[in-house]
Amino acid sequence: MNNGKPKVTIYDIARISGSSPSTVSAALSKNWRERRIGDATARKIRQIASDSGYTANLQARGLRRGRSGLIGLILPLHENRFFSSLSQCFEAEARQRGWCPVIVSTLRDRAEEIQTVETLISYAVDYLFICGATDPDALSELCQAAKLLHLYVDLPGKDAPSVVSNNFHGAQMLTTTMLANMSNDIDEMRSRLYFIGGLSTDYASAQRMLAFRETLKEANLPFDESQIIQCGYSPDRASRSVAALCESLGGLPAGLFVNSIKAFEGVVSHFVHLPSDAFETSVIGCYDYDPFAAFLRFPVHMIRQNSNGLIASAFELFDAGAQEPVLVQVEPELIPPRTVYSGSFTELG
Amino acid sequence: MNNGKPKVTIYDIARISGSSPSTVSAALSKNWRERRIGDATARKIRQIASDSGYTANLQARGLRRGRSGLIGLILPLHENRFFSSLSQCFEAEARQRGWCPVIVSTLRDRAEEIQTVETLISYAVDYLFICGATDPDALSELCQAAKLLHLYVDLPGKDAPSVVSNNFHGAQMLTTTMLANMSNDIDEMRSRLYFIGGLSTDYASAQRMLAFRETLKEANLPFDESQIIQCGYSPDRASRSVAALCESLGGLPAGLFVNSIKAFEGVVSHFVHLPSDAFETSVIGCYDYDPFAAFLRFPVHMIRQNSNGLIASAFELFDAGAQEPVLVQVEPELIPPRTVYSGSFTELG
DNA sequence: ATGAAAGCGCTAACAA
DNA sequence: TTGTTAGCGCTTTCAT
Repeated sequence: MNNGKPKVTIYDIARISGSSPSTVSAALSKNWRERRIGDATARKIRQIASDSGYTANLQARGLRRGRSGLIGLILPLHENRFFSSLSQCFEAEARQRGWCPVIVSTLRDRAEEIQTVETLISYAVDYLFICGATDPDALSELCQAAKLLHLYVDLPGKDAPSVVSNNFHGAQMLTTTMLANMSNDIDEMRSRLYFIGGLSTDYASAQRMLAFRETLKEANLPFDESQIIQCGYSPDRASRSVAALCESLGGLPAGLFVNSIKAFEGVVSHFVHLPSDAFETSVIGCYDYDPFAAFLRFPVHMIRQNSNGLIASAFELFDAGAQEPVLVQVEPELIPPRTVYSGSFTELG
Repeated sequence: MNNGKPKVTIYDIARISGSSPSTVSAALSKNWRERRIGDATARKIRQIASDSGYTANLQARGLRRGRSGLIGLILPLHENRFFSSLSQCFEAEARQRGWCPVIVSTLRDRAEEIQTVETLISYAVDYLFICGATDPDALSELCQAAKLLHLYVDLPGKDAPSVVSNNFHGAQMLTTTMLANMSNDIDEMRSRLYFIGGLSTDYASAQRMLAFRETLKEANLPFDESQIIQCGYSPDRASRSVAALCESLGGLPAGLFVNSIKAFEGVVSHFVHLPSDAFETSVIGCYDYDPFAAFLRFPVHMIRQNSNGLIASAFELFDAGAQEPVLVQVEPELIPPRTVYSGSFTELG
């Protein structure tokens, strides 16, 4: 098992087996049939390789072949239910295809994104999945210069294939459900549905706001732009914004559509101060899923983004070698209050 | 900016600058002072490099130097608040030191772990952080054979430095707090504190069970092994177990110490069926933190593991070049009910 | 202060 | 069916 000594190479195996390095390389590689290596030789080489604990030096192989076997995924953040779920799916799909997944987060920082792409290019990654970049087009440019094939997930880019959640339809579903469950027995001031969280500069949020507006309009309900409160993604800002809203309305509105899980965290931390019956005339929705959010004091209608589906679709494009900028939409799912949704790996805790 | 053509190499720069490849290499490297490159030459080479968009081929460098610049982290799972938080800290610390972080999950599968380590070795990673492996010693053996320095996080290994949460003390704190808040005004049957979730074959869980037992003993409280319900980590099993417990006791026990967030998910999904006043005589604790769990219908005492601290300590060992099997303990934190804990990256949602 | 040359381990023409 | 050879892009002696 050669302990301690330098790693065994194909030269060692060549010497031991009495054949040449190229024969060893061929015998160990996948296309050894076309290289017409003798059956006996191949077997012998394989035996020695496994006996000696040989593993290929992937840097050398990569250098020689001009490709690395690495496939990259760029994320805004690991510490997030949705993104980490993407990671999990990405890994599984990549491994299944014999690639080595490399997942990196860039903290929604443009400079970090660019530097990360450059690093990955330097390591000769063969393909790149880009998720939620702040400047997709700059990244596409870098990739194109390096002839690095890539695609976008969650946030579309205009120079490469993209797979995104159908945010419009998701928000439409959530808004519709909320309207259907909204109480009419509430005073004028508080009778409307509000949208809180996010920024319209963000593609996904903008889509959702659009759907929110249109759904209200189609239901012939009054709408004013002040019903959309763009307070970003921090729990803190959301908490303060919802407090201010309640203050000005004299209580909770008939409906509150919260645009992200982090904003919802803030909203909920404000709700602590409210009496239980405050929720009886309000319907709460959240565009994101969290198992504990399903079991709060009040019912919450949630949307769960289909991370599995996003990654699966992305890999279909990958497999097909797509390069043209198509836009694939994946449907999210409406999760009724008090529902347990089990992810693919829940049992592994 | 050379678009489309093959990547620019030091040979190109050498040709353009009228110097030799080795001079270019030296001028571009960090130790160019000791190589006594002329100031003017160095400047010129640097200029050309940046003009031409040169970036080093890290596979070639790695092959030549026998190291890759990669630093690995092996996790059981991405899809988990604690682990993804470790990822986030790991990345930050690695980058800050100029390493390229590679994070891989192995789904608590022994074979997957081994294969992953082998792959990383093949890519010549220079250092490996191993978190929650099912068979640490097998991995150490592989690493040692490949002369790959490594350390353990969260779960100790006996052949390398380890940084773990102080599970004993955490469980002690949680148990003590729960006892202090437990009602005496409850019938005999339901008067005890129960521990639910996990398996004693798991290091962390075993430590917590130990602390649970000892704390009860020190408080001179009656204890029976049936108060520890080892139902593993799945929400489903936990849900059924807690249902059975309530059934047999005729209601909720005076205290319920839930051993993990996933088990808690199951427990909470059973609690939905209980009336609100069922919790008035029960104190609930969870060894893990979740922001929404802090705002359920009933108060929850939680322990938050210090992922930042774990990674920071691990990097201290890394920086110090530690190889001996020491055991560093990092203190977790007790989070009182209804408390918002903000992580390092919450605002990035 | 700089250049020539070897070699990291592998693969792929091409030759035999 | 197998071996010889060149070269991927870089770093590192060792000369000069």
